[in-house]
Amino acid sequence: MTRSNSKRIVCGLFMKNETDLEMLRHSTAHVMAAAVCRLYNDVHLDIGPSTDDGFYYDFDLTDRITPDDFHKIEKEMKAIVKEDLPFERLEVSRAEAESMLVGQKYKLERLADIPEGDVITFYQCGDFFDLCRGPHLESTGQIRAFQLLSVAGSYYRGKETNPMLQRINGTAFTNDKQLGLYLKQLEEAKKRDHRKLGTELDLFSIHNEVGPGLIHWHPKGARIRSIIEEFWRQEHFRNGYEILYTPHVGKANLWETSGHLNFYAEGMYAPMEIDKSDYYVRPMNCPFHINIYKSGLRSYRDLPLRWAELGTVYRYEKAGVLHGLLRVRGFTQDDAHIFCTPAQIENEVKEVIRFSNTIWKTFGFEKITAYLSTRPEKAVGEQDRWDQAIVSLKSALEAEGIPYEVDEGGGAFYGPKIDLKIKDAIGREWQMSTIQFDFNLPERFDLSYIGEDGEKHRPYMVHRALFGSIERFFGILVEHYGGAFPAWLAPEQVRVLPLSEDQLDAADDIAVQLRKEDIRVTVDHKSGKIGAKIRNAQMDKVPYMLVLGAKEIESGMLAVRDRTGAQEDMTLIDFIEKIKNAVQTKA
RNA sequence: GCCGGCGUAGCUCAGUGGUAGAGCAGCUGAUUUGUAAUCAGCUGGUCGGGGGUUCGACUCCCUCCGCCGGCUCCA
Repeated sequence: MTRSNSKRIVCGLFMKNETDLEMLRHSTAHVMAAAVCRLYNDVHLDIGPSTDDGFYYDFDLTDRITPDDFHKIEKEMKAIVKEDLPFERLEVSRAEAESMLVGQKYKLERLADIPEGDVITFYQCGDFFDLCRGPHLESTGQIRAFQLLSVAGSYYRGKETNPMLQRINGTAFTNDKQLGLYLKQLEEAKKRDHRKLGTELDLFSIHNEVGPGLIHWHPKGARIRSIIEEFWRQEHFRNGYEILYTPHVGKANLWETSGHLNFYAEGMYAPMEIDKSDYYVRPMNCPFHINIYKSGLRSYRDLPLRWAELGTVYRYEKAGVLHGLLRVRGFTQDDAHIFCTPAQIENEVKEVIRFSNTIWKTFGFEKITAYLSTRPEKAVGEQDRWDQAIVSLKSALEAEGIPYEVDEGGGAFYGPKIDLKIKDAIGREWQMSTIQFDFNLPERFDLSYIGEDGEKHRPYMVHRALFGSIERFFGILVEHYGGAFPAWLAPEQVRVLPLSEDQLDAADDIAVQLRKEDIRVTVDHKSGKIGAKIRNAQMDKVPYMLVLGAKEIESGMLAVRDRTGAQEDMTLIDFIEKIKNAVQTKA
């Protein structure tokens, strides 16, 4: 099973008139390129399209552009905007185009890509012209609000073997207000960055001494994880799954049979020799589950088998791609394998989608969409199995009312799949769950079950993961909640804040009573003003604070403050009830 | 892996070819406080590792490691 890997996408919240905005951004990219050409020598242009959030332009030039140069470039861009240069469309012959692009090697290659017979157009503003399909604004004066954001290397045509160009990313909007909103959203995303919050809230860490991409879960992070896992386990039992535990290493032979050593070796770590056999740390769990399947004769009456495991796997990821919890080298998949008959397949797929849908709603992810990937050119498995699988995937999505796009031919060679994408609290989309058919492994491992006819049959096998990777899911969850975990997940649900030393004993006493009710509570024993204690609890994002002074002790009422700042007096009994309710409803 | 940037105390950051600084956190003491920062003192660093240049390197150079932004990759 492959791992979902989509990086965050800041969604186009501000795309009112999509095409207009695209044109504006594309035109702004041209203006940026024009500015760069004015400011630097020997600029080789590649392309400068609009993107979901802005635009970029790729250049090759001897000078290294750094963010310090942005001000200078933006200033020149503003000058070009002020000059109000018209964007003029020029239709030219191929020969003319070639002569216009002398010395521009990337552009010449791009020109060569344009099919014979197609119209070749240039867009010119001032003395800057660019091979471009357009369309563009009427003139540079129509550009209002833009900002350069970053500069980074980028392979020409995205190919590793090609030269590396410099890509300047920027964004543009129709007015300053929308630009401001967008920049604010970027800031908000930065504030929620799970790497930052992970340190601030003491959730996890990564250590040079251990190695990059290897996660250490601190008590608070581990507490949250254990709650998530417990929830996950409970839900799986409820939904007809059984849980497995399997080894973290296996012999070379196993990975040869599975095909991993053939197709996936670069993602696997070097073997270790034990008693003259090579053992590999596992990059996937499937072969182990398959061996359990094969440990006995299976009847059609035993199927479907739904086997899940929180299986920790290790995969080699290139150093440059590691990213906090989102891209790591050791992670735990919430993996499951479903073995079933052809008659059962449709219902099984439907159940997986329904199941994952309810799980997502629990975490407050309401918007779910899907990608359906179908048979690629090179594929294993009989055509009618592919057809049946795809039909079952489609009808499951339709039954659950999940909107989906079809990626024709985008499936893995071993089977079609569905990837589910969710939208987080600030509108970013993440690819999470994956449901993949596998026509390969049952063949390779010669899986069978005995049918009603007494004959051996090949079972269907489906891999599925809901969270994908617990680490990655946790990272996304931190950003989704901005670190303010709801009460059922919060590692510290209540903090008692004694007003003075006089209330320490009473505070400890309340904590004892809450702990008896399985409420996660601490007492702030420090001396200091109540304002400071509240501030600390707020910064730790504790859901409930109990301010305890003489008044409360006398009246027997608790002064409950939640982290939104709302205050309410209630009895201990009522407070316990309140928290238990919040935990139970997972509010 | 590639391009660029960066690496100074637990955290956020200042600093400079001449023996390392601040705020927060931590510790100690004072304070005993009513809804987002009480005061004071103290502790804390092989300035990412290694090598070089130099009378002298945190500072300049080389190299390795790691992080950040991208690209690429993710059967």
